[in-house]
Amino acid sequence: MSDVARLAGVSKMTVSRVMAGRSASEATRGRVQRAIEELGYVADAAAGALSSGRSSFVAVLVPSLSSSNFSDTVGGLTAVLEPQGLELLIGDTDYLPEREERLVRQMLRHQPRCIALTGSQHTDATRALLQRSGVPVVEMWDLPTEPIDMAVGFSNVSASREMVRYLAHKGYQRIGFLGGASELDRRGLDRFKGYQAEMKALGLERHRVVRLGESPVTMSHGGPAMAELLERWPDTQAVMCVSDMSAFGAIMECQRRGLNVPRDIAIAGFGNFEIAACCHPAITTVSVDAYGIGQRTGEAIVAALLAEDGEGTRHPAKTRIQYTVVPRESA
Amino acid sequence: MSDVARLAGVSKMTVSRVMAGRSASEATRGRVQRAIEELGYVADAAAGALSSGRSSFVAVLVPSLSSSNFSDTVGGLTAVLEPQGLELLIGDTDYLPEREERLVRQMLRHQPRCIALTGSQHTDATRALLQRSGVPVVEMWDLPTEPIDMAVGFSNVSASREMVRYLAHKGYQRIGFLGGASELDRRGLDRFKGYQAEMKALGLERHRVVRLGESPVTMSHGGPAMAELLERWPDTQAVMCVSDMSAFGAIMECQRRGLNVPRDIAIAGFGNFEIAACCHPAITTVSVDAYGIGQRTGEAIVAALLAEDGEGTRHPAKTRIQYTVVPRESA
DNA sequence: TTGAAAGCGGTACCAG
DNA sequence: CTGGTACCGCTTTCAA
Repeated sequence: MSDVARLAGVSKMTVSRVMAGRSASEATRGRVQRAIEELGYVADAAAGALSSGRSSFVAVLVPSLSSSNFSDTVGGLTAVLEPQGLELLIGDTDYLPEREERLVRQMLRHQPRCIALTGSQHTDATRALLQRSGVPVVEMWDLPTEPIDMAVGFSNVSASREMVRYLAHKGYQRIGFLGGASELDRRGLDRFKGYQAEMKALGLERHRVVRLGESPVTMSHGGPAMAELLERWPDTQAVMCVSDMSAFGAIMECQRRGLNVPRDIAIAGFGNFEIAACCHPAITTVSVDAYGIGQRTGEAIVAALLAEDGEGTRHPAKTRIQYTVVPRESA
Repeated sequence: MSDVARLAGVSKMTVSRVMAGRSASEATRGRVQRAIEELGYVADAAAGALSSGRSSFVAVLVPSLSSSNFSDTVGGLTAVLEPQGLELLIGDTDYLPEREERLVRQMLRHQPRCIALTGSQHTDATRALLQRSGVPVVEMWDLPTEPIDMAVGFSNVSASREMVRYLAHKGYQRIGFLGGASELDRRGLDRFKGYQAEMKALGLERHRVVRLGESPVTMSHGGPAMAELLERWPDTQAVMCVSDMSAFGAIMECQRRGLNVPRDIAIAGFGNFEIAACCHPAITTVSVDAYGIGQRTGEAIVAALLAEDGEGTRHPAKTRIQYTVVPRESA
């Protein structure tokens, strides 16, 4: 920066002001810009953050980047935060709370303006860390009874119950469930709990359950799980899956066995992933706006940041995201 | 840090040393650790980077985070770089060179130790920026004739040609191609070029081509494209797709029309995504180790970083990644 | 509108 | 093994 200042014949401060787009005469501005170009000067963000006491980072922690669910949410966040000059520091927890804790600690070192987490399951240390940091926190994809700070999501239990009701209305009674495997995937577990709760409420049997392998649930899990379910309870009329991925795997397994979906057996998914609409038969699913969760989270973050400067007001602690059952061909 | 030092009854320097895991007596170390715990002290990364002149960032730019291809590559990078204490600064270019340029400039502000880009197509300004920065650069997913610095990838042209040869050997002659749409997706374009080159070499017609919409190519593109191809050239025997995603969409379209794949028409994909193995019929494809590209890139980065300190030696400028045609059911 | 000085929170370097 | 000092590159603050 000193070099730029010297070349432009001004002080460092003037260069700093020009770069920040603050008051400066046209002439000076021009000379400074030219000097910057000429030297290929790129300001050091670390120095700026240190000096001003505020970084331009927003930390985002997702369980898995390779799940389109979460990468869509990251996309929504990017769309809202980038125009504000904020940069995302993205971390992948791999569904492990300990890893989340490590990552939170690591991100906190960069003094992020805000930190967005996925879900409501965190270690005590993580909570303590966040509390102490004083940084705004948003929990995404869930609506905890007591958010750390803010939350943007929906009740996976309720959404799952709604799908069960849909299936029951369609006349299916012997309904099975595929998924809810890992204790680490709270959202998957909640969908399982929703299945159980609604089946009980409807007075239907709720033992036709095959739990899956590790999260993230992928399509590869669906096939074997479906095979097991068909073997153990051949009279099953419909199967609800913890995600569209496993639903797809299940449908493919049925096709391999010559079963017609939905005539021989109905299958429903969750999430409304692209594959649900494309695949044949198209998958009946619960639509959740993953990108929208990112956007709304971004908006809540921007509002919280502005509120820090006394401009505008924070969003409410909980932002509820809509979901809908989307009837398609598979159930 | 001063607070920690005061509480532990030592100097700031000693605290700094303890945190860096350098020489310190057991007693001192203990007291410092306790003070850190008690105060919930989290060191400021920006200050550390500024002072030491080196950050712990590695910048990574991918065209799209929601493509499993690239998120797998990011996973491979993470696996190798995280244990080295390096952190990823991830950016999504959306296949736009101008966006890549903006992101490169932005990442450079954080003084990354290294920067990994996808592909070999960059604006002149990007190249200049990188050159001047003096930061090691790795281009992934391609093997440019003249890499900016290092490259880890393979020839999409050659891989594509190999798939055409496979199809021809299987006896197919009237082979079509789906994809290679966007000028921005160099890799897709290269696969298209490979198709043309090999069809020509084999003396086969190469006009049965339907170009797709925007990148990233998704499964939704495959259906309509397949429909168009079937309409225009009903005598087509096999179709090669620019990616497994479009191949899947194409297969679903065939099923909707009551066509049997591969009996009525054969379909091949590219990339060996999870869906290719799961779907029915399973998709014949070109397998590329996306995660491995990330790993190898990570290793090249670590080697380059060590070489900077005079420890060990850099990897060669080009690292070739293997690919193989995987025969499955669809072709 | 511009400039000078101080200092953000760490680490390098050298001395003890 | 430990401490003091300078300084990294920028922004804040205050004065001109």
